Amino acid sequence: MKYHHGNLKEELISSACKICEASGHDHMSLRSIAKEASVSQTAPYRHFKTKECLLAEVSKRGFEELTERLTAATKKESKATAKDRFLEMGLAYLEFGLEKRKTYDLMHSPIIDKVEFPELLDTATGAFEELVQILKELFPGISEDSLGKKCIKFWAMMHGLVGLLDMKIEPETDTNAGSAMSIVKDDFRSFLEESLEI
Amino acid sequence: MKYHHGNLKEELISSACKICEASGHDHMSLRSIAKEASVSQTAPYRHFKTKECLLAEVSKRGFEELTERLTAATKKESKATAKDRFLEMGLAYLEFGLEKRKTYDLMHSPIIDKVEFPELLDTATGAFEELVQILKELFPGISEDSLGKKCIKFWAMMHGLVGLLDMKIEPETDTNAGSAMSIVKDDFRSFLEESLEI
DNA sequence: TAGCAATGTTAGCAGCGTAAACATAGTATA
DNA sequence: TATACTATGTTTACGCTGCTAACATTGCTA
Repeated sequence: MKYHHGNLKEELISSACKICEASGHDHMSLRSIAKEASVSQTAPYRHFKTKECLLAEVSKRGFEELTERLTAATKKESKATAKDRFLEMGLAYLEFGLEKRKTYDLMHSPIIDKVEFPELLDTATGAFEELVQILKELFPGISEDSLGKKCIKFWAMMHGLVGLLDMKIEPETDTNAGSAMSIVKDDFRSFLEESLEI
Repeated sequence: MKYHHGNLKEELISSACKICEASGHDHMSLRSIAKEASVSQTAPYRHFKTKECLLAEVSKRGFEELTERLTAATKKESKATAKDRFLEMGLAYLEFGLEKRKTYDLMHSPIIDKVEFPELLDTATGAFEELVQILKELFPGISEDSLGKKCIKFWAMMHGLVGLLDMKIEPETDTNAGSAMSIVKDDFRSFLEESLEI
């Protein structure tokens, strides 16, 4: 066993990512992360000033994966129309949010103040570059104002949807029509398509 | 000083609500709540099985206030059109989310599993009855499926918007056009109005 | 009035984030 | 090559946390 680990910082981050997705960020202790990396409880302090700094790194990794997924989704078929790519992207966003739900929660948790972590803020913002580009294609000649608004509307809807889908709260319409949420889930593509009309 | 407090449960809840909105639910300890109510550290355990149960109660109060605000907003002018009431409601939702941001966070935090608190789930669901009614008026003869979808879209957008507005992340369009988010904030009414077209 | 259930307190556990002091390893300089 | 310095690890300890167990007081009810 070497005294100096060599790559502890990286290993702590990946341990943290693993524990986060397994147990959620509120069941995540520095000590358990250190243990997972087979290192003393206070060793992380040589690489992260506080626990929050480590969590910020985990969050950043999350936004990086999200970005990759969104980008990959729009590249599936090179000849696809802008609308197709828009739909694929929306689907990919939702999938990420539901698959990596606990990481997604950390990414949007108020316990990490993004203003204190500029790199994290950049990464988070960067995740939406592709969306901006696609919307530009979909609405040629659109003003910057309208573009920004459309982007926020779509983004907010997707973000809100991920939240609602897992929260188990949903509007109560006449019950015999089945759960409104399950309809959205089952027919997400058409849901998304309609949302383009916003 | 009486040994038996008489109304401790209620006082603990309101102390918890106060501390939650002041410091956020992650900076909220049972001990500090007990102290605020001038009672020993373990007294809360006579009224709440775990800390989570107390937090669930705080969350429920939040949904109750939200419901009141949404209802009040739609009753401002009795002769208002359904569209007016829709807009007022949207505005009220956003206002609540931003004014009581930390309580709003708790209400939507994954640390409280709503499935374990059926009353909370009911209260949360109930907050949207008014929205369902208004949408029915706005789209007479709409199918239950479409109604559910519209409701979720609008709700998700509002919920997502509250989240994004406070998260400081927003899409980057051409910078000289000003912040897209501030445009939405400044002109929320027209933003909402457009969203009706979904 | 005796007994019981409800509701309070005190003491104490293990786990947490973090700081301080110390130990060891690798690196730059004399 | 010897020496100092810096980086990176460990040990110990502090105060805070949620929670349990044991005990104290009160109010209700038979």
